[in-house]
Amino acid sequence: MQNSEYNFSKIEPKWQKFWADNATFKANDFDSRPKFYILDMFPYPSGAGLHIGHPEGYTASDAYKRFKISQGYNVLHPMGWDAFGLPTEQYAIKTGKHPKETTKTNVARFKEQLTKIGLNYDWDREINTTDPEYFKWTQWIFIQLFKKGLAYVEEKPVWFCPDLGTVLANEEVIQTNEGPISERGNFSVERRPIRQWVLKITDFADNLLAGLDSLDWPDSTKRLQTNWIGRSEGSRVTFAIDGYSESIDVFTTRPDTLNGATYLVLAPEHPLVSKLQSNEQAEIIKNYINKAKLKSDLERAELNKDKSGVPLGAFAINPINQKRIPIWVADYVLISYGTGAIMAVPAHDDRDFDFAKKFDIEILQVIDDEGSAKKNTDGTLAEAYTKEGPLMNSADLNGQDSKHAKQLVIELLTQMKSGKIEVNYKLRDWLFSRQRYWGEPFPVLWVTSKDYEKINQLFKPNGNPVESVIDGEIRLAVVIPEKQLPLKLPEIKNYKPSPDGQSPLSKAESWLNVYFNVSSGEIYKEPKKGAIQAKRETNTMPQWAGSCWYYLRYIDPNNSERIIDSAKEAYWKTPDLYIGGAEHAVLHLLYARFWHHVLYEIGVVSSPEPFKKLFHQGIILGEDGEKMSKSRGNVVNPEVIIEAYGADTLRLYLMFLGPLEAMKPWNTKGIEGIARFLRKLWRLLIIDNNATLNPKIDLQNTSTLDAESERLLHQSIEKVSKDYESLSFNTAISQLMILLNQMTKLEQIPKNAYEVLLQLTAPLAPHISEELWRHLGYNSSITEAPWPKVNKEKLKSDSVKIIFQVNGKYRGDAILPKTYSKESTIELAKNHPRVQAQIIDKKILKEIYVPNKIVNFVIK
RNA sequence: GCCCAGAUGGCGGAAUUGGCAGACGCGCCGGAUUCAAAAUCCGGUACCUUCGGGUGUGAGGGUUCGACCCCCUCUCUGGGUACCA
Repeated sequence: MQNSEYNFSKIEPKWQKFWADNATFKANDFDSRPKFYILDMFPYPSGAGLHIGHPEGYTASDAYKRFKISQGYNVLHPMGWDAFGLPTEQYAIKTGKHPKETTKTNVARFKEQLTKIGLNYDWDREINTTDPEYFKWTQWIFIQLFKKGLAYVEEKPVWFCPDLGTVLANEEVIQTNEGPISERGNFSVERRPIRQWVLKITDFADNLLAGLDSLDWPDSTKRLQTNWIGRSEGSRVTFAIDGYSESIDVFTTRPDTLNGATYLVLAPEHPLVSKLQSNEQAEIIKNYINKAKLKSDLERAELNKDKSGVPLGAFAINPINQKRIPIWVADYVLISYGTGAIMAVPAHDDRDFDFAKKFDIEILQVIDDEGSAKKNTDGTLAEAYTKEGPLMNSADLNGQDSKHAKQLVIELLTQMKSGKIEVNYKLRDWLFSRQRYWGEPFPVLWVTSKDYEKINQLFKPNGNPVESVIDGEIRLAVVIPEKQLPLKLPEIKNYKPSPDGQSPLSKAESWLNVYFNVSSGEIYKEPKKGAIQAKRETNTMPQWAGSCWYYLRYIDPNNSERIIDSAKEAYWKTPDLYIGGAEHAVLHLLYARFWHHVLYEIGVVSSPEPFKKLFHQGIILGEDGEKMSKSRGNVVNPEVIIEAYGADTLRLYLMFLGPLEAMKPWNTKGIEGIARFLRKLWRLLIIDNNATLNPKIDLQNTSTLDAESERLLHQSIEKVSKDYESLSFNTAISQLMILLNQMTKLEQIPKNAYEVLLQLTAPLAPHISEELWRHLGYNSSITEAPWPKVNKEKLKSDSVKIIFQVNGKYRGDAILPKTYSKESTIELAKNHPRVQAQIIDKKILKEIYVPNKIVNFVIK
């Protein structure tokens, strides 16, 4: 080894141990300093270990944490494990190894890797979603949702593969020309209705929409959630059916076009389809519906852009003009949105237009396009005119504008009791169960309707009972007493789902069948007096469940009595900054907000929104500019980088690659620049391997910096602080480089100045900074030293650079006193040789003068 | 199709109330040090040029004394979403 070598492999483990031993980053409940809660999206501890994407966001939050601590905040920055999930379960199916064991191994490895990067957390607050002491409270929240009537059960079609004997997620199914097949094994798969738990997130649609306004989130993410919730205002219109007592309700956002409705469409699943079909059509309709059944909503959209449908042979009566119009069944109408039926106005809706063209149905224009629509040579519409405008062909309403006509039509319909104003949402209720082993069991028992009546109201929902068919008979759901939580997973031998698509838990007979005391809720293995026979729910919760509320548990991780202590909740509140990938922009962030709104309503938390400020870190691509993946062979392993360059270099370089929020390619070559920066920082203080301090560093602080260096120092404090605050680490680092380069040129550096440089560098490169700080004679962590302050006086300058332009082009400049007059400045500009060369023999049309900035001559 | 984000040297990127385009770093070129290498240090590096200057921030137009920045149209790239009535 050479002289004065910066030996990161020796330094880094030493300081990692120091931080752990001294609990440097412990968050103190009720501390008098202002609190700051920084949250990272916690990882799924996969068997593959960390990839380079993890340290990116985590380094940013770690640096921000150290910065905030130095600024005097009591910082909470915890970490945990989102450890339920499919890969672990599949590993168990393959190897027979219990998911619990796999999780333990993986967590240990992740923890070790994080530590090596210098990511230090308050591990006393570590949580793990698979820990019964944690999921006890996930189950507790479910019980509250159940009791509030926000949970229900429904048969929902999901992908099922008979050959594999398992339910498949959407992404495990591949669409081919021959139909859908399984990703594993290429077996054919089918849609099969399976009993599912569903949460009524739609009850909170308006709250979730309104809550967005108050959040400091990226606009694009807010917009994504807004679109996902998809609120649309319109009206419900009731059509009578000619010759039947039933009627058909439709939802429309364009009641102004009601006179242009020339047919009605029912979704294939609509209950009236079977009643309304005429005999001669029955066979055709049956075939059509069967075909539609095999497709998911998604597929219908993708594979069936070409419209299809069958007329039912029945007719509806338009309430506004008594016109008799045909009723069709077509799969471009979805049962899951609105009423599952629409009024078709082909002149003013693209889909209806396509359909009407194909089946030669009347197209009646009722909105005047005023010459702006595309027309055929015969004057008919060549495509639907979907804009608003004055009405035509609409009797009394002719000439009214769409906006006003909408109101008039709704009023009219309301009077006639044939419709009303209505709001619809794209948002669907949340499918909240999986037929898997490795998830939270539902704290639910199924009982017969006869026994249900005897059961204490405590275990039942407010409102309607939850009902389902279990093993061929109707059963009702009750929850188990909170005292019995956590309800743990039973030990089983085979983690495979049963052949009928039920969860593996359905095979755990002794766990499954129990006796339930109707008043106390106690559960027995054997029949007892006062106890009825009951069957446990065999579904488990989805991975979202545990991640929906984990940020709350960090505040009070070991509380066995309550989900969270109110006083602690009042102190820490919700995260002040949440950093995580944009891939969770909708689902995770919406589900968590939903639960938080519910917890707010029942008084568990003191504010309705969980994440005030949100930041998405970007993705790091491989060196080839493609997404990192094993199959591409472009994966960068952080451990390899740490071995070669050290953790500080990795951290700095990750932040230096580009803006935190951007998607950016990794480039191993570029890391040299950062490595040089750190070596230079080291050598400026330590000149040999005996740790001799550089005599240029004035330890007595008797010297002063020259004015220019002094200004740069304070500019750097200002710039770096501002950049850290906004997580613009890339530009902060470039400023640190400029400052270090300047200091390197000096003959004498006051110790104070070097210390400022170290402190500014410390959040991003903590190990080397701590080590050098120690060499300067300090015994405590550098994060405990107060953050450097800007001296605004030092930033001031009496003179300023004025730019000289001719016709907006730079021709020269001059450093002038700020007090220099307009006239003198212009005079000086005119005399500048390069300016003069331009303006000589030319006429100056205009002289632009912006004080302290520019002079611009406009010439011809 | 719709919604969103983006396009700047060989590369990553910087520059915002509209005022020097290319900070900082990589790479490359030249030099110093060295027996040699590593490491280190110094200088150069958008393009063209007749060395006066000219041209340049995806393309075209516009507003302005002045546009990477604001407006319109288009191309391409990435992400999200998908018959939502």
